[in-house]
Amino acid sequence: MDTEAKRKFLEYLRERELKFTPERQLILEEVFANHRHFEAEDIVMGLRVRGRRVSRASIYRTLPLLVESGLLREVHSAEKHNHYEHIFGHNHHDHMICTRCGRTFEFCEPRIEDLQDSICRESGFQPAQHKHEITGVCSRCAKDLPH
Amino acid sequence: MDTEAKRKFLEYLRERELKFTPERQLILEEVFANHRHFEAEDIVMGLRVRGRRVSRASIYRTLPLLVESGLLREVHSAEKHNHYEHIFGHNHHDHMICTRCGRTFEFCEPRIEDLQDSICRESGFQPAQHKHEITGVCSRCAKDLPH
DNA sequence: GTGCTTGCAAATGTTTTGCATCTCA
DNA sequence: TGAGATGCAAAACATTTGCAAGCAC
Repeated sequence: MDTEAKRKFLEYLRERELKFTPERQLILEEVFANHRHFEAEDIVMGLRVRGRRVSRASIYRTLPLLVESGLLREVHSAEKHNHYEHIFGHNHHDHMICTRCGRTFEFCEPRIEDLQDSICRESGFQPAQHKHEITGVCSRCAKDLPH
Repeated sequence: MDTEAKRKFLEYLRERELKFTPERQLILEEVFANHRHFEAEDIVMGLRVRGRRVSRASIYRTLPLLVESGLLREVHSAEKHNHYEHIFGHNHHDHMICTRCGRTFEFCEPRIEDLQDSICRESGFQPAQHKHEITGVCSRCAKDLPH
């Protein structure tokens, strides 16, 4: 588990006078246990595999705290339910989502990030996170065209 | 109602051998009746105000068609349910969302769009739509800091 | 006339909430 | 010891679906 993540979470909790419970520890571990996108249910199942159990309610109550503390971000809004990815351990990137096969591709373009920053600066907006998703057809699916 | 929108929708339906029903006409009108973001429920209520009624099921079945035909796009994924905005009548733009007051601000940066296009071109991804949202604190709310 | 659409009501699936109990700080 | 956290079960909520009847083409 990412120690920096834990430190950051503890600090966040302390600031708000919230508590660091065993359940929150487990959720934190699980969230950082791999580097893929996940949803609430994945945490439930991941813990179950490890022989641990935290109620869904607690998971649903904790994930927003992890977002607020800057450890998670929400991604994949095309889906009807929330998806997350953690922020440590891989570089910032954004997503291209293929509407045919559903696969997600990452991209990273510092010049876009720079432009974003200047837009925010100009308007006095203080950015915390961003989500940039391009939907379309990936190269593999495009080759099967038509259909 | 935007006549170009209707033309485009008719063409989309014809291509797929789908039908243009009175219900779809009503939904189309309602979608273009104003220029704000909306969700499925807003269509139900908007129609009700005009003394019209289309079942929720039909609305939920029609909105994806309008997205597919390029008349709507999904926005505001921070919410748990889908939000849309129509594409005619105002220029393309993206959004900054204030996490304190909840207000949405539009921004428009052609250079970002250009970079997006080149990223897609390089990877052979054919973009259809995109969503670019920056969350943070707007200038007004920032002035109230700390709290 | 055929196949797509509709409305309804029931089902689904995710997320939230009230409450009694428990526990971290 | 007290504010906050937990688990449970029920509720809330948006969205989807099966089906019989209706309608566009």
